[in-house]
Amino acid sequence: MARKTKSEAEATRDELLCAAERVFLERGVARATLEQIAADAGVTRGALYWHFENKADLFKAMLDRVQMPMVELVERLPEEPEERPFEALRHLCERSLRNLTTDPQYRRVYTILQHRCERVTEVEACLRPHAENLARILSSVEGYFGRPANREALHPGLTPRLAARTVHVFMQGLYHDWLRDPAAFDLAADSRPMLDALFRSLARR
Amino acid sequence: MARKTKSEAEATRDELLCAAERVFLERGVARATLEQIAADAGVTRGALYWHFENKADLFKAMLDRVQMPMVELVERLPEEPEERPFEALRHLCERSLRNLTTDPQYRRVYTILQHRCERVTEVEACLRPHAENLARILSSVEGYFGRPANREALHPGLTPRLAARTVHVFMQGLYHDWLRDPAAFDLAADSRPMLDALFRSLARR
DNA sequence: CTCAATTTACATACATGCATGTATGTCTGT
DNA sequence: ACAGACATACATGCATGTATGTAAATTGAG
Repeated sequence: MARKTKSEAEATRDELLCAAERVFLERGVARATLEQIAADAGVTRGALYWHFENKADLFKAMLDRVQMPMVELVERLPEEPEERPFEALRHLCERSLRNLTTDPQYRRVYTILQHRCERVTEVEACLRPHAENLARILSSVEGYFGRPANREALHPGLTPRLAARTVHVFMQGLYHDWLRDPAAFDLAADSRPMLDALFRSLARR
Repeated sequence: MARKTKSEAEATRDELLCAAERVFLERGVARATLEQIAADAGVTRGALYWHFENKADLFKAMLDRVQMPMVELVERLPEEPEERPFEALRHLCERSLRNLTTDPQYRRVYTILQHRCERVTEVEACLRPHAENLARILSSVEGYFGRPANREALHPGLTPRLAARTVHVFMQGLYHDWLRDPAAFDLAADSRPMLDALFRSLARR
């Protein structure tokens, strides 16, 4: 086959990454074959090995394409006083969930992360930046709950740490459940009353 | 090697199942080798193929050893009126979490289910009874919230279906987060205020 | 601007290892 | 004597990694 121009090469690289999303989603990361991914992208393994070192490198590149969510949003949780307690954080949660239902690529990748890969040493290495983001998000949300105004609004039984953990547990469970079976419930419609409940439980009455 | 008596054979079968738990946990289900599992159990693949058809059969047998939790507990949620709303359900949640921290086998298997296997067609077949239990639990809890007394106690914004889903989402997130990194927080100590928050959010004030 | 020289972007072919499945051997309780 | 409970040996396929081929795109000198 003839040599491609630079932009065409970049296009096949993108095709390979899209194919990786599809094949990983369908077969799981471990059972997915580089041959299958290449075929799905309409090329051979030669092309794949030209653009990526191996499966782990491809997996990593696939993750790098989606912006790990919230992370930059969380870090600039607005400092202004809020009309209703925890309003800004709640907006972030809603935005994150809407992003999940709206952006099919984000949804594919997150389904792979939640249900199509094994958290084992090698994969864990690829997820390292992801895990660090999560830690930063948690401590950032903890700091948010620790601000005097929010700390005041917190239910007496809760510390900022526990509140942050509760929010994350809830969001994690929601992601997990819905991505496992998107037909089980209507995320767009049901998330509002569930988030109502969540934040109601954090504030002192 | 010499032939074993019946009880000794049953013992090696058990050893193989324990080895499967350990190796699946360490290497992930897909990357785990029948050779590794057999070696970990102190036998050869011959013994493994004597007791099990293949890896899927072994995986299934491993799952069958742990009682899928709650399932029978949930189905006989006591009918008597409760002193505090949702007290019985809350007890079930606490019991389930305590079981998770107490029983190391249960913890291993659930870690494997949450973080060491890919939800792909073949594995999904093994998880079918597990998925059915989950559906039954969900509808059972929904029925619980639908009882007149509980329905009365529910927060106006919630339906029994939403309340049941909220509880499951929370428990799922808690399992997932803690099993991913048991050092991240103290489940035994922190689960109480978090469950407080959860059930506080479900009841009308 | 032109044309060879070189590099790019793959395809093809090959070597290797490894996990599986099965067939066969073997010793021993019953 | 027979069947149970394995160990051992063998055949097979498959996924990976690498080496090689190749045609076009790009580059640089004149």
